[in-house]
Amino acid sequence: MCMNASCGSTSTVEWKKGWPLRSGALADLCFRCGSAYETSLFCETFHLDQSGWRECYLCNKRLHCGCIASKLVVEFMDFGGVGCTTCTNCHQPNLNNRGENPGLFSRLPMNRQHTNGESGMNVGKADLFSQPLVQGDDKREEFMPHRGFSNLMKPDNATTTGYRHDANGTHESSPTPSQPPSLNMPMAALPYSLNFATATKKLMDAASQSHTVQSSASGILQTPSKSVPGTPSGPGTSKSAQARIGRPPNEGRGRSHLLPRYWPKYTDKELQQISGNLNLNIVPLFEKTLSASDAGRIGRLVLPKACAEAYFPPISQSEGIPLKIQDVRGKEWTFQFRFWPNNNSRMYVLEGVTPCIQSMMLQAGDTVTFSRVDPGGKLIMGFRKAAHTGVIQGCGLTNGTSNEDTSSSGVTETPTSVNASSCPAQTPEELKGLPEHLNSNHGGSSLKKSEVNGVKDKKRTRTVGAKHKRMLWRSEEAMEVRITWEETQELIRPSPSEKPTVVVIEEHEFEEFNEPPVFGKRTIVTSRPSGEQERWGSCDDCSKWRRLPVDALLPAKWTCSDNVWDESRCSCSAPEESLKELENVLRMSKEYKKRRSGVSQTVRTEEELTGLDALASAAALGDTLGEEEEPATTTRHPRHRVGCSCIVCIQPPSGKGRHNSSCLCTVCSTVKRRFKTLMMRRKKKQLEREEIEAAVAAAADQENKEDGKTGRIDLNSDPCNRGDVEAVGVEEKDESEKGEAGGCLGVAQADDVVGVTELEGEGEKIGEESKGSS
DNA sequence: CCGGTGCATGTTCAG
DNA sequence: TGAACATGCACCGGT
Repeated sequence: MCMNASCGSTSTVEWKKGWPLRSGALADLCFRCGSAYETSLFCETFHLDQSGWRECYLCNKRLHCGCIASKLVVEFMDFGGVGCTTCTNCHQPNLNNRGENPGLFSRLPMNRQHTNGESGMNVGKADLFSQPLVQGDDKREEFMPHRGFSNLMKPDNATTTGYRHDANGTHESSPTPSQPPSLNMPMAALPYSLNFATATKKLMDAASQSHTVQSSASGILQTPSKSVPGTPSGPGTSKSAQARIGRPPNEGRGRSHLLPRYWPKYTDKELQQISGNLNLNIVPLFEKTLSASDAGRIGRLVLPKACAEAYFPPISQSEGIPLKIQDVRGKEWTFQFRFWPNNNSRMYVLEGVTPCIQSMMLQAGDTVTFSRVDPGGKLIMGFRKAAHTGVIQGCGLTNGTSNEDTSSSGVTETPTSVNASSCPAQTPEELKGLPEHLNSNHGGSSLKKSEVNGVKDKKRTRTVGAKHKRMLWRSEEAMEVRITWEETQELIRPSPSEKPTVVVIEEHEFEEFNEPPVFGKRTIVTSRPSGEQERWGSCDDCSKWRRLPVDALLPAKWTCSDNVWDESRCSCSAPEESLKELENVLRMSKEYKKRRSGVSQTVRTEEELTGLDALASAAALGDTLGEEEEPATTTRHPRHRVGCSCIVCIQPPSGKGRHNSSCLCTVCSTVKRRFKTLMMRRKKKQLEREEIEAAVAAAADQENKEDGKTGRIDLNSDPCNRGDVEAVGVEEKDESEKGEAGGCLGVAQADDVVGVTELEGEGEKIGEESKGSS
């Protein structure tokens, strides 16, 4: 009997042997419906050899099968699974080599389920049962493992398998091809889907009949974590609920042949939610980390060949077919699924993915996941941001029918979190992670970095270094941006009209805002000779600088009238305080900007140190603020006076005599201790700022007016300058975090205008201490 | 001139 | 070593 239920032919006359296999054998082909049945269809990848050997077309290993006696599909269907074993080479199921009485054995699907101890591994192959061979222009086409789609690629194809599902999820075969099965509805949108669904149902049916291993076919599909207990420890295998586990997909020809990097990865917790919350069965298929090309404007997503052939409809023409895929928000996208000839092979791509990628706010390094909904076979495209926090992005469930995500879906996540990049309620940790995904490191995954990124570090360095068109960044660049982001958090304020909604996720409170954040006002931190720190802010109206508490956070719009800390200067009419120290800092920032322009990345740090020296000299000599004046070279700290003998200023020029990283002298010990204290203090201040933010949010609705009214050096108006200064601060910070590194002394030389001057203050204080101690 | 398309090429990695 | 894949780039058509 032709296993194509739409055909149902039982006549052997209608079976022809004529489909040439690579091995030279011929496949059985139904004359009526064109469905072909070859041994490989039931033994996954093993082709019938005339001598009784089967050749795995994946690994070309030849294994003898004792079940080849029958030339009729039905016999393979019923008995072909005799003691299926697994190919020791490629782990594809194989028939054993004993000619045992086939009647004693259960049906194929169940046997296949235990072929390698992974029940899930062997489910869902029934789509193979109704496969008219598609003779494409590509010789490889005859071995295309997914050709079973072909009859379903044509909605009006008479060979469309008709299976009807009742409310219980059971099915019955449609006796005639003319009887349109109900599942043709989804097929109209996804012509190929029925094949999956049908295949699945067939397997389910087979499984239920065999009443063995699997008690529930739905369980096979629904809960990979449960149905795949024996999943080999692929990358990231862990019992931890937080571990992102790569599991070989349950279905698809050659799916276990897929590289682990394409295995859908999800945590046990996600799986639990998937299985527990969804009514539909989600079958994770595969995932792919987006490359720069994938995420680029060109709009072409390169699909892993094996995945494309295993899970997507077969295509014989290069132009391919339109493929409808629903995203996790329920929106359906139509991509062109096609391929290009490539080195006697094919390169599969999804074209037109740019809008989808953009809507998901994905970038290179993020991961897109492909899943399938059963029944129905609808393809679902999800994604996972590459944030180091491992947060699954885009799992927002949008409607009742599509609240399925891909491998990573089902995880409860509020929609706002999708817009992490613009959500002010994000914790600093989350926000830190955002830029890091540019660095493409999946947190929570134990995958090796190269697998996670899809790009080797070595390659990344090379490509980015040599060709700046690549979007992948070197780690140092990413680090720079990451820290800049951290510092940026100090400027972010909630929208003044916004009141946060506090949600608790895993015992952590998160504030959610509907409105995007606004940027707060920049301030600078200075230190008095006594070591006391103070913050300065500029009035938006009169541009006068006002002394503020060191932990003050100003809204974007801030005027003297908002100066609640100093009643004597809460009006623009109040005189300005001394700016002598402040000017030094500002001047230093300007010098940095000048020096950094045009400086190559590789020598940047060194040159900046030189710049610091020059600035220090200028400051020490008490020269003017003339911009074009070239200061003399010294290592003295710019804000220190002539004759200052602090730890910074006593350093000899050009780094000579600088303490090394292992130095344990009193000065260095003090610096180290101070630095630790500083870090703790900054964390504390961060918390305090958040509180203050709420207090000042109401006043932050006005735009931050550009400074410069008075011609004074502007800290707020030039983002480029700001970036420069920030970058300097980053590097300085990085330098200091390297330890003790090199510098325990260098940390005090420069700082960001936003808060990093604390380090500078530290340097001063330390210097004073050292002075005192010496 | 610009953007899209199709293919070529270089690199990486698994077998 | 060959397959897979990331991306460059030449070509072509539209504006």
